[in-house]
Amino acid sequence: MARWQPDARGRLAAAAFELFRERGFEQTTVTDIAARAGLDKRTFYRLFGDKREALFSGGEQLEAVLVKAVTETGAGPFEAVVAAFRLVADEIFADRLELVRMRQSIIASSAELQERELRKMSSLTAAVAAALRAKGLSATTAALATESGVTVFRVAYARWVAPDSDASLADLIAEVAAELRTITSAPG
Amino acid sequence: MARWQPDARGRLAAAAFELFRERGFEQTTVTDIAARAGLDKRTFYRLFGDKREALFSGGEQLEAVLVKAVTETGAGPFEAVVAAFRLVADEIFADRLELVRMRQSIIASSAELQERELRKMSSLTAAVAAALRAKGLSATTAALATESGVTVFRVAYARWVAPDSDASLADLIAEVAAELRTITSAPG
DNA sequence: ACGGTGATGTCACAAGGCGACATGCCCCTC
DNA sequence: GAGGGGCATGTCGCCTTGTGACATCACCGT
Repeated sequence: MARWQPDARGRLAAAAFELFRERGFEQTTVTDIAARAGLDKRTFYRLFGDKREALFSGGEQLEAVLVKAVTETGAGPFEAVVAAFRLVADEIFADRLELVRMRQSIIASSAELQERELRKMSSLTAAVAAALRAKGLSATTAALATESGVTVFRVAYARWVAPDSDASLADLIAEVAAELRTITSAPG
Repeated sequence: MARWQPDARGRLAAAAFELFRERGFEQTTVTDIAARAGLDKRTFYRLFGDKREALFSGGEQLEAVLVKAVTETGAGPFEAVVAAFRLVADEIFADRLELVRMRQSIIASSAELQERELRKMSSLTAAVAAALRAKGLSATTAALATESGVTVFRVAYARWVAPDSDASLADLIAEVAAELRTITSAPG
């Protein structure tokens, strides 16, 4: 029953998000999610590889923006990656603090979700590093610049999401990048 | 049958490693592993939280060595973490290249295992950062130094494991650390 | 020999995930 | 406007993961 539901993917993702918040990730079954969206369990699995994937819906977009920004800039590799994340901060995250906090608290509640988030970050990193390599950088340099940039983002993001924070994500990224430079510069 | 098998944990881990290599991780069921070790599926789950955990047996040791090294050194935070990884490289990895390569090729074959490895790294990172904080460093500095150090290790490790490499892991770590400094030092 | 303790085996079961097939909807064509 | 192809969805059944509850058996001290 209820065939042809428009935007099945979006409705499933939304249903999943709601249920994860209401009962927690582990207490929610895929059948529950499908039921709330008015669809079948099997349909869920055709649209998402996984129960966890329902929480990582918009992620592809992020990778696209990052790769584009990194590719088009002329700055040094590390600066390029940091700048790309600042762009992402403004374009994608800036006006979604509350949503991001809810999402993050769901993720924090489940080891499975943490693993998945880590993998998403990892594949993002790989994509950015590939973009840098495509510009002629060595594999090692590309990997280092990318991972360092991601580290900066990760730390800034953690501070941004923290309950008592009020600075903008882009500003935090700049701050953290500056501190990274300080820490790694002194050889003694 | 076959009660009181000595070193059940070790035998299960060994059986798992063999089977993962013979048939691949996904084609191996927990029942298979237990059977090869002469034990029951239920016993496996009492000794390992997970099918994946069987591949990450010795990991606790690594964390202990790292935390101890980081705590005892007097150098700057980033240097401390890098030095700790160099120690680990000599004490734990140096004479196990072939084993590490086999393990890595198993991990590369399964997304689930990659996620688990990422999480192991992440909890390792958290432990090291906590050790730095215990020495009086700010949360941000501790996180940055640790993550940068881990990045250096990660990149060096990837090169060490690569089929055509022959440098020692400790040397690679030093090389990569130097390059990280170069990349992050130039502000323009 | 006796009872206790801890490790193991047995059974049953919920949930994740997937292959195969059935069914209904929509649109295109003649 | 009837027929048919194609696509999204539903149904069914299956294997595997992971866990709770309970039965056993070995070993140990006494």
